[in-house]
Amino acid sequence: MVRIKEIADDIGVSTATVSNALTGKGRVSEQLVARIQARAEELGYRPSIAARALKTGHTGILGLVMPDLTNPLFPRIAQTLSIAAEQHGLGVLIADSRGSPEEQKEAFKRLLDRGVDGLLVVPQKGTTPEPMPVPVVIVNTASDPMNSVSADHAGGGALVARHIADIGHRHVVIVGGDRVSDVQRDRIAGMTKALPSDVKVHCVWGDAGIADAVAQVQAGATAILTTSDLIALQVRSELMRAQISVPDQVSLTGFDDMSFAPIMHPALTTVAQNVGEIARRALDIMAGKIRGETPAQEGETVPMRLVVRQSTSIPNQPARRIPNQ
Amino acid sequence: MVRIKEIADDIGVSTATVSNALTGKGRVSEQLVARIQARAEELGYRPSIAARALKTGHTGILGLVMPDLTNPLFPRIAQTLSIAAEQHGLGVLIADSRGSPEEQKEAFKRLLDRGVDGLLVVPQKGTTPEPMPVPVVIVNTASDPMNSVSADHAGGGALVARHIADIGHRHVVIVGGDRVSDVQRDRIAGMTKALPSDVKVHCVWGDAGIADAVAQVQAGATAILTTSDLIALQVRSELMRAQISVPDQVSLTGFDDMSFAPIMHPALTTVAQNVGEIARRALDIMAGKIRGETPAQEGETVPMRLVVRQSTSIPNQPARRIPNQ
DNA sequence: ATTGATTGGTTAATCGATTTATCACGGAGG
DNA sequence: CCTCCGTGATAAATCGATTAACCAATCAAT
Repeated sequence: MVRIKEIADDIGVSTATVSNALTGKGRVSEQLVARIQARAEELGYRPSIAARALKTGHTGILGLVMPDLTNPLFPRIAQTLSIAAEQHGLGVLIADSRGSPEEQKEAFKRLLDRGVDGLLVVPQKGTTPEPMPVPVVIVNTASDPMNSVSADHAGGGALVARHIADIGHRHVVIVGGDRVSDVQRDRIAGMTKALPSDVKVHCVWGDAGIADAVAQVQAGATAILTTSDLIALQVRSELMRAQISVPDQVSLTGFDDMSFAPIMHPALTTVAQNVGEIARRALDIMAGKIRGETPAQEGETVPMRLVVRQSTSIPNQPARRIPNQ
Repeated sequence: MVRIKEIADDIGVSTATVSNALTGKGRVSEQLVARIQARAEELGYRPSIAARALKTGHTGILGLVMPDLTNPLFPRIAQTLSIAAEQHGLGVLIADSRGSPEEQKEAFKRLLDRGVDGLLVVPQKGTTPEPMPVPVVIVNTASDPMNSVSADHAGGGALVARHIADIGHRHVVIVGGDRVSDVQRDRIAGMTKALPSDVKVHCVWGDAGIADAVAQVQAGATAILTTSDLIALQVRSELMRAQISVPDQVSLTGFDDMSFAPIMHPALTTVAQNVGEIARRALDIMAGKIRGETPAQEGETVPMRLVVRQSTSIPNQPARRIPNQ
């Protein structure tokens, strides 16, 4: 490995000067900077992160803590976060909190031991992370975050609900997966708020809720809104078993635009997160915090996007009103 | 932060002794070790990874390079690898190669710059990684790896093919996604090899292949074997469009047991990878290599597991033979 | 009793970059 | 002519842990 000393001896200056030239910190003449940079390039010099970290106290590494890596959305988040991090010259160390709050604490500790400069956290359902010795950016949680950037889950719920209302549905069922999840509660809140008052709404939860939803359809509901594509797929199965066709007899929507949404049958109408934008903002905030700035705006929210596919259509059953659009 | 010197001064010994006691390297009396450990514990001492890394040249961090983080299997692999790594006291730095071989090289460079002790690589389709200055373990690729641990893709193909043959199918279609993928080729090779010679087999590829497969069914095929759950889901859609029911008219199988496999309708018969075992072995090999051992056996293969669900059944159409089991 | 090995521990160098305090030099101002 | 100042560069300390080399004491063996 080429050390800074090689370059220094080579050009006939001190290591301090080389360091200054390369990091642009001290006072070095223009020409000397150029010569040093050129020589460093030639020799293929790569600074020792360890040495720098030891002296400066900064590793240039962020910790990424996810509630549950088996979350199908994880890859997209991890990918975009790591790409965004890289553009800030930061690395990302992953840690799994295996679904339990204690493990989450362990994960924090491990990351801090490794000297991360900041923590990116997708929090456990229902946990509020305690103060940390490094900057923390909370990603993609729901309302009332201490500091965070997140998809506009409520807005996404509103989008899909409005779509359903606009095409004429007046009796809908909302299926949530888990009452504990803030995200799901936000999505449902967005849906219910966006539905006109003349729409009959039933809200059901969990696996049992899926059966309820099917029953509701048999009782006249014409649309099922779910808080996740996975739930939508399950509902789809139950509907099929009950010989109810989508979208002819009932419209169905998901959430998150997962890999299988476009290829299931019928292709699923859903709401997509702008994961890239979320990651970018998260890293901008993080980079700022690391530099010591207090972010101008926190609790940022990134709009979601409605993706209309074949699983939603105008209700076949007698609707009370003609579709708006 | 507590430094090693605090402990040393506190107890009245040298820093060398403390270091030796804590790492168990030099010669320190039992009682002194105990006292030092106790005091370190009390003070909440955490060694500075940076300092250690600088001196020893080892960071305790592995780089994980995935071909494409959007691969739905990624979360499981990343999770299990990171857990396994942690049990060896290692951290995992992720890098995304964004699907292109050039980006993959960049990813390697970034990770090496950060001083990783080793690289875990799930290689790009069709790329053979070049020699690296650190140990490399190649995970989950197909046959003929230089060094690796992987699922027994061929064996998995054989499992599912045998299942189909055993329950009486004599005319099957195999649908592959991408000819370039070694993994997919392995799976298909395993399938074809395991099918008895009296079974008629057609092999088709890509999106066009899915239409072909449906046509084959109309021409008498009673089973469709795919190399991925995603493909199976797509096939399922096309079959539905063609009013062909699964499993009554045709049996369908996937690969990988993805999140949606159990909840689609009918629940998908597929082949699961033992991701945990793969990760564990990968890390055992890696840890060994880092210690300088040349692994006893490489190119290890981990058996896959057949998961029979509702998408496969005895063929309804006149079969030439009675099912074996 | 003297040599030799073993045990328990210390001193000081070291890893590679950053950074503070310092210095030399040339020009401007009094 | 002397002092002051800004510029460009350097010497040396420093971050915190590891480790090679070394030393003192205890004990066994000849």
